Amino acid sequence: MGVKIGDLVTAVEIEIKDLSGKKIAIDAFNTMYQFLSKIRQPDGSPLMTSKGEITSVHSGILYRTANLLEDGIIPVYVFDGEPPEFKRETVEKRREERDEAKKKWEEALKMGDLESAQKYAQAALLLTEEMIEDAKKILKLMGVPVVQAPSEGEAQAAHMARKGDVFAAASQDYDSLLFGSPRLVRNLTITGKRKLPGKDVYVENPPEIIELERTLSDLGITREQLIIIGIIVGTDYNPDGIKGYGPKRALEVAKKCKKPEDITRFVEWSFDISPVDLYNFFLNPPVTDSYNVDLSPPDKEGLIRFMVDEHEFSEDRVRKVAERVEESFKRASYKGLEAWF
DNA sequence: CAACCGGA
DNA sequence: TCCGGTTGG
Repeated sequence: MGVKIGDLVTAVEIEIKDLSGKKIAIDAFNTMYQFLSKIRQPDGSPLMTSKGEITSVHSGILYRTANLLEDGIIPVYVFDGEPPEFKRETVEKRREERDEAKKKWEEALKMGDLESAQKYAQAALLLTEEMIEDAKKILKLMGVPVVQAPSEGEAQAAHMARKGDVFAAASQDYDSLLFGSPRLVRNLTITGKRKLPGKDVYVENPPEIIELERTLSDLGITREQLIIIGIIVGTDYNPDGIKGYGPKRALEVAKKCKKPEDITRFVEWSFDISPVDLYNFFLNPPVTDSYNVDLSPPDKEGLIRFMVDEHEFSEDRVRKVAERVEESFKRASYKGLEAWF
């Protein structure tokens, strides 16, 4: 879900080609959830093997990654580690919401209401440990760097972008900006299309980039004040935010705050975690410097065997993808990324 | 979401 | 080659 500051940031539309030759730290969990919720049949059921193992995440990771590589982008997938203790309540609440959605999905299916079924199905599934491990395995077989964050993936991605080891962080959420990433890419997809919820209408949804400095100067605030805005409107750690405060009022409050201790002078804070602790977490989260952001040679046959033998993918399709991945790797290592074209 | 297929 | 509908697992 992430921090609710979308209305305040300055997003600039880009083309996927604009990212060619660049390394991008991708929020793996965020991306996998998109796949899990969006790669569905018309009745809302995900892709599955004959044994009922869900393979929507596998499909998304495989094709999306191959396409990025073909466009000269080096994706660096950053996986979440241990969530901070104060996120536990949110994590539990989300599991309950998913259980609820699952029931409603089944009811809608019984009633033959496909529209509702699709809606509830999207919210009904949880990433499993097996999906996460399989995604890592697919990426490694593709020769794509996998980074294990000690805590939040968005924090780790921001750290890598700040150091200049990657050009930007990519996620649908805005948290990486609070964690200090100089750039955030959203809608890092090939088709650039998105279905409007509840309607049979598709809208263009092109990739966009949000620059932290640009956003801060447009708002006339510091990163510290952006964090204050975030924790007032709501984050994963205090999901509802302060009652009655949207982006506009939060901005006004933040402008009056010199330090996090000032927050409680303006708003009533009722969450378990203190605003100062939350602020300090965003300002200085747990991260690691032990990671690699370079491509390795892909294991073409290994990839084919894993997808075909263990997950019932079509050999023709996977072989085609694997060849594209191999071609991309050769091109990247021969020319270097600067001279992609 | 992205690949594939068939008709324009 | 582009497009809309369908399939993938």
